Amino acid sequence: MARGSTRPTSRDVAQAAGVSQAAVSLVLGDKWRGRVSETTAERVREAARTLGYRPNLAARNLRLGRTRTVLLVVPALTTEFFAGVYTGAARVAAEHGFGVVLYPSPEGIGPARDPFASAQAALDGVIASSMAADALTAIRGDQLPLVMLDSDPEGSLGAATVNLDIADGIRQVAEHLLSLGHRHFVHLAADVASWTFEVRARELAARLGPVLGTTLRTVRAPISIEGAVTAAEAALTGPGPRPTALVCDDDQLAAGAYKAARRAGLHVPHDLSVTGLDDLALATAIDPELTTVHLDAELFGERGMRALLAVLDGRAPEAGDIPVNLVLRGSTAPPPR
Amino acid sequence: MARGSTRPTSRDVAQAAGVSQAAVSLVLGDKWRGRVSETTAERVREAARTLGYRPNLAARNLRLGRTRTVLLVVPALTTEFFAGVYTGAARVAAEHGFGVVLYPSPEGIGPARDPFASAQAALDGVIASSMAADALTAIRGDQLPLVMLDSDPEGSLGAATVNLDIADGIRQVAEHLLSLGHRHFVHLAADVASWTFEVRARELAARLGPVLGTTLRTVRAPISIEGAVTAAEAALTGPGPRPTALVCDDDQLAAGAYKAARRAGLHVPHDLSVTGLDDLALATAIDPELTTVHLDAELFGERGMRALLAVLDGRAPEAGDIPVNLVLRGSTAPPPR
DNA sequence: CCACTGACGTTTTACGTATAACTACTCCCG
DNA sequence: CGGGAGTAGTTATACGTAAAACGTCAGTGG
Repeated sequence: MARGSTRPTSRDVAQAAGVSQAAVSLVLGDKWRGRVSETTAERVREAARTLGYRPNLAARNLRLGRTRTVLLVVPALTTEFFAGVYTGAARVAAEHGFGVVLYPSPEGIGPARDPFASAQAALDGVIASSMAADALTAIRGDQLPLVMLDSDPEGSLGAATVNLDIADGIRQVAEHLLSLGHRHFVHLAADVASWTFEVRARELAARLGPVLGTTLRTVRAPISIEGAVTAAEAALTGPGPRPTALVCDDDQLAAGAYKAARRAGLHVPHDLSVTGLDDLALATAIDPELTTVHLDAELFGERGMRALLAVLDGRAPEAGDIPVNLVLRGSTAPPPR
Repeated sequence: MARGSTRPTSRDVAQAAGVSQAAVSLVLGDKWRGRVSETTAERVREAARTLGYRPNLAARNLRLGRTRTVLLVVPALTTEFFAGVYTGAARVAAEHGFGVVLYPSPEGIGPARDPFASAQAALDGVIASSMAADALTAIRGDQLPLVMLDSDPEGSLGAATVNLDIADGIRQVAEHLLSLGHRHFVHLAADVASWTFEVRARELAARLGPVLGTTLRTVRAPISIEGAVTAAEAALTGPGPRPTALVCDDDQLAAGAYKAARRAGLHVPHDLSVTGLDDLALATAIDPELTTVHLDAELFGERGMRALLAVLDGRAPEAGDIPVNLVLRGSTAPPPR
């Protein structure tokens, strides 16, 4: 807050109003009922207004020992998805007088860097996406109240978790494709070490395994359009029976699969069904529109923030996964015969 | 920073190391050459390590009167573009020991809210996208050093500005389309009151106007796929000669234009050429790949941060717009004859 | 008439850090 | 052997706020 000609302090306001600094603090902090007269209070407010007084947050934070600021750690800003998470978290936070600061695990800055060097605001707590695993050790070292988003319930050492019911989403995808008659699947898997992506693979295998005559192959791809294209090309030309359905770990991978299919001369959905997961704007921008699992990112953020507020209050956070639902669009059809 | 059992302070470290608090501050602040012996310094560092000491940032900020934290205000998080801006700014900031905090003008929270309530970190300065106009009045009221991204050089009352050379990008688009033989244009304009979007309209008119026989119509659309679709449909069925080229203010609008064209039974690029602006991942996800103006978002963020650092140092920020370049892909072709 | 209460404030203190100002001790040179 | 120059620290203070503890005065009931 350093300015050349320093900003007015509560003491300046006090002097202007002809009262003590304590009185200013009481009035502006709304703690003056029965302690300061209405006329004096109004004089203080008036002085604060004309001086353009704004409290020094560093001093307030130091005094109160709390900041009403929370850090939201996300894997990157590149996805709409985490934009939604932020929006939901910030809305709930605002309702409770809290602010939210973002720490995107940055490429090019290096995860080894102290996350709090990049978000120097003092913090009351942390909400962390499990996908931003790099930063987690540093966070744990800080002993701050922590809520994990989409993290292994057992692995996070007592931290509260909020999860999307991804497994149920994959179940819906599998049942949809099976009911269309598909038997030969490829799972285009995100090449990321994260519990939430393991869930996808496990659930898919669990659903397809018991159905006689099905085959399932997994191909890994980095989460980007280009990476998905080459991985999907490999998937379509691999060994065994030609797959008729491609289950993608997210919508970006699905967009890459479209391109690979075009290059291979395959028509989506008549030659190849494709499904995504996220339901980003991208899903309806591509042709045909993508059948995908809709995730309510804002609700995810809201629930995360509520859970953190609960932890800060010593209450138990709300239990139960967030439901998701499959949105049927134009990228799935019965397999070619 | 409030924890139940309070965190260790520099005084705790001092006690553990058997020195005074001042010595701890000197050692950990790297100001001890010739003031503290190497052995004592090491003892202090060791004590800090075992206690898990981390300085209280609120106290440090209060003491120093500065925070080494900067606020980046962006219109929303939904675009890759501002993710790039953030990445660039954060990289430069980290090189100078600064942190960056984001304030996304949120939907659903309301722009009337004090931006600093949502980013309660104390700040040394602000970098603001001109697209986040709502927040600007509040920012100006705070008298913080300010750098504007893509703002009217005259309109921003003395604040430093960093601009992309959007006008030159539009010039490249116009010349490309004119050289292909197009004469009937529609400008799919973002329905946003912002100087940078006015530049697009002005430059396009300036380039196409002098060429005999050209027509140019402007259609406004909100920046979203759905909004763009209806606007583009209106554009294709409007009065006058049927347009053969659609110049879009950004890539998302272009994606919407693709959908409108498909619905109208028009083939891109043979029946209709489409151009975008941004060069997001979306540009290569859609079919055909989009001819668009590439903006170097990271460089934009870097230059913004450097400009702010310059202002903070009392130096003049680097002058000159950031160059942009047209990327030719598959969405433009000569007009049908 | 005196203790008590309520109204309206003020004085003082603490939060944790960084650093200016000071002290004490040793060494060394003239 | 006196003093100037390091060396190795310590003591004291300020940053701006919130709030606990402390006054002061007028009115009131017993």
